[in-house]
Amino acid sequence: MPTDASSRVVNFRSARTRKSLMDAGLQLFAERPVDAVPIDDIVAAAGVAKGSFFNHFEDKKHFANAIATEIRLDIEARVTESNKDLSDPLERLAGGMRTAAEYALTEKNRAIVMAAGFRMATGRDDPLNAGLKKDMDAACAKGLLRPEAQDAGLLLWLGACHSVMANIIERGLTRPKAAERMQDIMIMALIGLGVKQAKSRQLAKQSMEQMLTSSV
Amino acid sequence: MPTDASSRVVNFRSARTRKSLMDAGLQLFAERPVDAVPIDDIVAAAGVAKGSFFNHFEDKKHFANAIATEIRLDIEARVTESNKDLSDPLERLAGGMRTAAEYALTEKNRAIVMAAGFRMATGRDDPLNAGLKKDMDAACAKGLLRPEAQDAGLLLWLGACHSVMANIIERGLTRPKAAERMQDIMIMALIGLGVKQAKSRQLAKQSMEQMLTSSV
DNA sequence: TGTACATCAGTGAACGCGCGTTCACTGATGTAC
DNA sequence: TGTACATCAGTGAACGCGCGTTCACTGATGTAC
Repeated sequence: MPTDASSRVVNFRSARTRKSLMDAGLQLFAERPVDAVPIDDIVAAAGVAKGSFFNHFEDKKHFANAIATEIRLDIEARVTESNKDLSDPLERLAGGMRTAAEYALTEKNRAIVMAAGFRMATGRDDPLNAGLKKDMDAACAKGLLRPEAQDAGLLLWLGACHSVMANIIERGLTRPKAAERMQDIMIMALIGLGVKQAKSRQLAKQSMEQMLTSSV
Repeated sequence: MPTDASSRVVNFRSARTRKSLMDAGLQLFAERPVDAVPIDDIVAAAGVAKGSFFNHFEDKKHFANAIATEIRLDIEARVTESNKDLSDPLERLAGGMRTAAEYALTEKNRAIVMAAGFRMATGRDDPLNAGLKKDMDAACAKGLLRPEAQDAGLLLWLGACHSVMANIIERGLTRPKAAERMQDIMIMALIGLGVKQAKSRQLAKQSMEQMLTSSV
């Protein structure tokens, strides 16, 4: 039976190897599709033996899955963190888009991998969009949005968030450019949803400024 | 030297084989990713010998490329056709989104393959978006859109079109539901761009009605 | 403290098979004369 | 009209290699006594 000490050491070695593999996969999957990345390349990049790969992951599919899951949890955690003190549904929507833009800017590889593996989940009932849906419904209930947004608002917003991320990644925008781009899209998307012009501009401006100051 | 007659026959046989392969590829690539579809499956579905595949396509990559190109040309042709009598840039934008929705509805396989192979081209200078950009610029020049749309309008619109297609495909919407969904998104996107409410609703309603009547 | 033993992640050579690609042959069609 | 020949898409068995997966072994670390 391993003592605390021994298992801690084992866990440390094990965790380090696993992390090397995940990091390597993240890097390589951002460069080319999963199927175009042989396991040889992954273990070479990770600096571990090929056999270690199978100590940690059942097969390549599970590996890719583990990476995708990690990214998803990462994003969810960031959105939750960024919105933890906000109760106004509109502010929460804005916070979500800002976080997405921030992610595309600072976690480029992760964002690329996410976008590549992304079969856009457009459903109002998709678990991935649960939080977003809640905020959207709350905004509707408060009468902040136009009637069309009840059914289709989520779609417009998702498309807008996706566009912002894709544009930042694809164009390799600098932080100021990215912040400005996000601001413009957010203004249009919010007004499209039915938010008043002044409120839309205020939320978007505020989000942009947050993006700029968080660079320090 | 082949006569007209002989080459016509050869071309017919050849074209039929090629078409069988393309159709099979379209079907299979809609079901699973390109890398998960062995050439054996393609030729089996097409009902031709494996060797024939390489008579027509240099390799699998070129094959996938040929299919993607065909789809792209197909869509471009449909948008061009649908907009050929329209000069108002807003009507042309609406026509584009309607055509995209129609495509997702009636050419599900093609739309799925397109969406899967889609690395969203968000650039204003991407050739794929050339037509769209022209209409967007024209609308801006006429003062029909808000200032933010000058730089970011294309992005919002692309995101909206993409969302509509993804939603129709993913949810398997019926024609009436799809038309309604498109109408809602179009209203919001147009208003977001800065188009007047009444005009936005009129364009969207008109597009929806066109989708409904073209079902006959 | 030292020796024997247990555990388990790490290692990388070897395996084997799925799948892309090749190629010698067939068959259908047309041409020459 | 009939026979020999040319062309070229179609055919499918065979090949071979890239890559996922396995497995017997190693090494590091800890435990027993």
